[in-house]
Amino acid sequence: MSKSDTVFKEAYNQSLALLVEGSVLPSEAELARRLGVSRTTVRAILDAQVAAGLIAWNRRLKQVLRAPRAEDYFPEDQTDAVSLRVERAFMSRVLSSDIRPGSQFNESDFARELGVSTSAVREFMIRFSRFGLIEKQRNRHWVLNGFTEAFSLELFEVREMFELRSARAFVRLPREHPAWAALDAIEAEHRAFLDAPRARLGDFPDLDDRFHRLIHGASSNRFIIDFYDVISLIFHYHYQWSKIDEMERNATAVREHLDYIAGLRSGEELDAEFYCRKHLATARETLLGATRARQDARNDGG
Amino acid sequence: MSKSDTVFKEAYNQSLALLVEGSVLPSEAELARRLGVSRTTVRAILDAQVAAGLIAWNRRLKQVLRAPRAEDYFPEDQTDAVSLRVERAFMSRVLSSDIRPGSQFNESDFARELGVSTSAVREFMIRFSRFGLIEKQRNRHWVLNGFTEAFSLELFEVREMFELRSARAFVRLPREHPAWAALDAIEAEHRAFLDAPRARLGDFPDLDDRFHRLIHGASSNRFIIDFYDVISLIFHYHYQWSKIDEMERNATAVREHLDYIAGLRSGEELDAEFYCRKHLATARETLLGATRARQDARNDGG
DNA sequence: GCTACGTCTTTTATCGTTATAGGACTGATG
DNA sequence: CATCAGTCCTATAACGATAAAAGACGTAGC
Repeated sequence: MSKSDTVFKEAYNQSLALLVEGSVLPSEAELARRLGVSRTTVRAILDAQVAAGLIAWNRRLKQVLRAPRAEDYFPEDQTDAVSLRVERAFMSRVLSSDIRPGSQFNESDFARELGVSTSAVREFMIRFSRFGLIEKQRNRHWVLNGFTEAFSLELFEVREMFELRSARAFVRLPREHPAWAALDAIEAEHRAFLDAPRARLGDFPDLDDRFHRLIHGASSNRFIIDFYDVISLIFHYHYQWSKIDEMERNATAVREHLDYIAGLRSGEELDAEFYCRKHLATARETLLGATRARQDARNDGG
Repeated sequence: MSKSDTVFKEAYNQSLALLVEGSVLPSEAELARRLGVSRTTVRAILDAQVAAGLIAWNRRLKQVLRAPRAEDYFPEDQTDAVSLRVERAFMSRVLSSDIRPGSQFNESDFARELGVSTSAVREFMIRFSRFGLIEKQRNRHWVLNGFTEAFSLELFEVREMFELRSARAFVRLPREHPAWAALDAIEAEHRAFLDAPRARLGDFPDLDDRFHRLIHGASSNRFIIDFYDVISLIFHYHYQWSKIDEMERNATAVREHLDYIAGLRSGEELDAEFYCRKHLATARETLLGATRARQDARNDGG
């Protein structure tokens, strides 16, 4: 095979939402803009929709014939890029309990298991190596360092340095800076969580991510901002597989964020710093607790 | 082509130094250890040396027949891995004056120019993206951010944070920690530079690199240590192409390092911090000066 | 005359293949 | 009997090929 058509499939699924029976579709360029793909891909989608009997397409006129049904959608697992599949599989392996630090990793086995090419795995490994969980020995294999307690501590050491500096920079931003408006919006979203039913708290990680990214953005430093990608990825996968106390954890975070936001608003760097530290300390303890639990499970199991 | 035999060629050249006429060579395993390659590669080298009439090889006996001549060596440019060639070419392009921030970069053109495959370029770009000089837009091209003043400032902001923390950690290391002995050795090397002829100062960058790596090591934080790779690479190429005032710059650095080392030795974190800051400030000004000079050159030229 | 479409070219993502390097096992030999 | 070499297998580095997606350009239609 060659390049996968996941962009096409993903955009196709998205485009189905636009099909209201009896209406007509906008221009190709407009569709391209809305779907975030090129005109070439839009044309491929339109062709496919014609073939599926969803629309009639004659030059400028794109007439919707019928509303899409469930079977018109491509299955979700076909809409993910190969790189994303590799990432998921790799993370689930690294963060699962059955990996010992220092164990070596075989590119071609992994590729075969996943049904992707060695290059796909290889490129992922290169990209991923900056996350500090794997290391390469030249002309030898990759070594998995393990998602250990040491890793979490090192990660948080840098995170704290970066986020404190960003928080201080945030406080100093002029009031007319758009970040303040963004903070207002994010605060409102937090307040909505306060009264929301517990189940909705499951959506919190996304907000959490946006909140911390907003703060890191104030540093105006690409290295600081990029580093948040590492944290974000680790947390994303980590919490996906460790759901214990998820709701309490999120509820606590909402409250801590609100204090943190108040600190930023106060205009006092020390206040912001205080609540920032407090929140990060909680986050670190949570991660460490989970790391230890996983380690114990491994020691018991092995 | 497939995998390049640069490891073989490099090790072959190195192995020629072991050929003293009339002597016999050690075992394959021993040679492998000394050359830092596998036994397979050693055997390939021995085969080649037999073919070149350099040695006679019969089972355990490897008799040296003649001393190697200049033409027995592989040309140096053939001993570099493809990845290294890509790196060099790319850096010389990015750090040269004719690149404007925001300009886009074409993988296949570059590959063709260099005579390497697109994958080689691609993998380099992925690896290099963490350095903050390039960015990828999914399914689109790479964008060169340019080695601008902003880049230098952001780099130094993080460098200062990391190195100050490492220096403080260094001061707190117990006296029996091997890092102190390493510091002694490095200090001695610095003192040797003090009285050395100016020409020898050209060798200073290597010592500089080892000195700062030693300090960063005290942080015991993989993210801090890894970040020094970014700095190291940038400086390596930057100073390779900007030789203005090189000797003064190095002489100043030697003196600042000696103060810095004294600060670390004093046991006072504040002293270490003071001289660390001072040295980093000088380094930043030097880099910024060069960045501005390059920018001016571009503005005049364009 | 501006916008939208038809067509073509360029570029990227991904694949499968191959030569080189690493490494394990085992019998030979001093 | 420990070390060394013969043999073979595996893994990685690098390549070239190919289909998907992006993008450029000219022309047709409102």
